Amino acid sequence: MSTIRDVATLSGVSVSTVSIVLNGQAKDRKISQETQNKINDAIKALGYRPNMSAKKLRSAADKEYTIGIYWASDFRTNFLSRLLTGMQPEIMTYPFPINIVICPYKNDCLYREKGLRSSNTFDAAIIANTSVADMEYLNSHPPQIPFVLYNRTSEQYNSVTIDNYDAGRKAALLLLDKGVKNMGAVLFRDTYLAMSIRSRGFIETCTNNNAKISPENIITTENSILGGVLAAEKYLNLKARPRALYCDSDSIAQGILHVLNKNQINVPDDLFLVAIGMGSPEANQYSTPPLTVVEIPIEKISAECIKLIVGVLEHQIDTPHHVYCDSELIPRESSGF
Amino acid sequence: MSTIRDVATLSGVSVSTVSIVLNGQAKDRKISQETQNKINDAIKALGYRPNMSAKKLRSAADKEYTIGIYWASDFRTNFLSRLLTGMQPEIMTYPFPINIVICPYKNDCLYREKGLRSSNTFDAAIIANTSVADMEYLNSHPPQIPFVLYNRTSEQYNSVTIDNYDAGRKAALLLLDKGVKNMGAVLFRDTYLAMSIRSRGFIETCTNNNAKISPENIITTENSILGGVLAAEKYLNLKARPRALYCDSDSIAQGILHVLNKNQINVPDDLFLVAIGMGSPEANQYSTPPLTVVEIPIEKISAECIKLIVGVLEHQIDTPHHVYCDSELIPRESSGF
DNA sequence: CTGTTAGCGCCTTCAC
DNA sequence: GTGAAGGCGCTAACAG
Repeated sequence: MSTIRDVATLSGVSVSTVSIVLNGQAKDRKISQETQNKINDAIKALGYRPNMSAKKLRSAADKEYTIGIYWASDFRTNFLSRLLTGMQPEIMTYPFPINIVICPYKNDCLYREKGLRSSNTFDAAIIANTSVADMEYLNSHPPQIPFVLYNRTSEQYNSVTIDNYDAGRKAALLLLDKGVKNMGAVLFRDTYLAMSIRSRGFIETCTNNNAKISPENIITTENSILGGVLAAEKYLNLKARPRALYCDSDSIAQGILHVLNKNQINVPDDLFLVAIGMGSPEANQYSTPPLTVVEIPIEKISAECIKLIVGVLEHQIDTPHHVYCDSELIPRESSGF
Repeated sequence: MSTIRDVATLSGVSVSTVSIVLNGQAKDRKISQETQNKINDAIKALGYRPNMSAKKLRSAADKEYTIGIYWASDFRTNFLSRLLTGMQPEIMTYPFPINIVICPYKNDCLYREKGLRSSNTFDAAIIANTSVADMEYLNSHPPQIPFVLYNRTSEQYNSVTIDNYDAGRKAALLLLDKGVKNMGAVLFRDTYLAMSIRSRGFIETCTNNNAKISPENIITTENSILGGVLAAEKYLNLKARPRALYCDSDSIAQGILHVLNKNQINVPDDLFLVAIGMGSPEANQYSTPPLTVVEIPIEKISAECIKLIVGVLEHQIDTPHHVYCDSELIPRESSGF
């Protein structure tokens, strides 16, 4: 990278003159047009770009934090909007700027992210959607910067989570209350820790309460609407269809609804549907029929992540903290509400 | 903000010793535990945080760009995920890091954004969802950094757009082809430039082709599913319901579908529905019934924005450039396909 | 009108 | 084990 000095040399003027032109003060300081042209030519010739770090340093920048959000992009839900929406109000409560940099990473490939291995990139990080492999990586290679885990539990690191087991249980209890004895479940094919705990919460609660989930009624699929569509087709082919279906995500449930509607299978009369809510609450509220969900408070978790990580940066927190948020059961028509 | 020097002074050691401890080299350099404790105490006492700019500067950081994405958050669609998803592959094609910082702003309040007024924050910006007021602001107060407008047209600034008039026209032509003579439209209450052009494309194409849109069949509402729900209720109350409805967004259309399904009004038999697609393509594909959309290529536009702005930063582009992307009509069941 | 100079906060030799 | 010095790229006095 060329510097302002290179530009000055090439155009035959001093650095300060270049700086003046660069900052649009040419008029004020009455720099001749000719000089300006020379400078601009040199800038183009060299492909010069001002160094942001130098500018910031020089300008004795007020305090600011830059936080990287590590977000596994092939995690097929667009909950990112919710995540950012949740952070925003919290960020606004601080008197200094907090920059949020989105760092999409491939699942299982968190180890490729240089930003976590260097202290020159971000002040801190929030890491979302870690897979088992990613967690193992974090445990064996502690990042160089403070960070918070988003909805993952860890003894040694800061984390903000919901009680995932309880979320699954809530779904189960609702169906048990309805007297359902014969359950099915549509689970994520790729298991992340938090989610497998969720499924476990559902399944164990069912079996502990004398409701049956036979193995052929457990369908695995991708976390997407299409995944739900494919799962629904499997459901239709079951010899004995269960009375109720638990879905690991609302996307999956939406896909299932589509297929059932097309096949004139009535929800909730023929089938109860309950899902974990992590996508658009509005979409769940206004689907056909409206979908019963155990809602994960994405926005709340995000806000708590910001709060926690700022606490760490400000030295108010030094040992690992663990914050818990509550999931909320929202009964709607799909479960006969 | 305190500096490393303050820490050194308070703990009674030299700056370099502090630096060593700070960078985890205490063991290697055999710094006594006592010294380390003193330093750590001082760090906490002062609330010291290393200055990222100084670190970057010192480390002669490789080239990197930081681009601010100005995104009007009360624009109620979660197309932000699509935007970022679209940028990612393009970003990966460059040999240097491109940091994307999300800057949510309130509609009409772009003028509050300091990042655009200073050259110390971002190397460049991508500005999305500008309102008329925001555009006026940009015209009267040119930002201090290079930027690209996302789906807004401007003579003097870089922009990436679709032909919005054409998008509206495509929707109209589809319905005209079906022989519809009696149209309705559900438009955004708050008009953004691009969208009013879109609506105009629809309306003018209809009237030019002898299809009637009487004023009472034009409903305005919020850009959200709820907005669609409310609009649908107005639709149901119309004396003479039009045969087809054009919606400014797919969110609105989804809300309408919900109400129609509940009221046993059959789409497409009783009503054709066509919308501008900017939300989740999957949700539109698998709604009940699947929704016909004129799809805005969000991902493509985003990628082109990155390409364009990097071109500017690299001095390959100096005069304002305007890139056009094509919208695509995707016929589905809601229009009788 | 333009050039010289002195740091901004940090890290890395190199001495002691 | 620790300290002193230099410089990363840039800007804002202050001189001319």
